[in-house]
Amino acid sequence: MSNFQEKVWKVTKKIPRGKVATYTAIARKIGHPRSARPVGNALNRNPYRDVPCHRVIRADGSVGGFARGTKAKLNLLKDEGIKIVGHKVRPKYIIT
DNA sequence: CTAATGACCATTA
DNA sequence: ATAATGGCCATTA
Repeated sequence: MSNFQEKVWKVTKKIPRGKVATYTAIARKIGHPRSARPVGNALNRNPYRDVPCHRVIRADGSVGGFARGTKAKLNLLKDEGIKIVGHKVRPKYIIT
């Protein structure tokens, strides 16, 4: 796997249950501040079970995509007690 | 090497 | 509110 991908997965693994981060924030953390899109691409191809890729959302708070479907992503977030209002995750759950 | 593809983003219509 | 558009950039073909 590429170094970029490994960095994305490593950082994503640290997002605690009940919290979320944005694609842009991940990009910033790994030193590629304009690579939000490639971050999404990397998460789409994530092979590890212990990286919670469902906890990564868009910059505007909307849920964003998921390899197994948006519906599944919503259910996983709901199971962690994350509240969504008007298709947007509440800012209180988002870590910068 | 070039061209196309996106789990994105900001702006505009 | 949605839709289109242009930009972005790692990865893949």
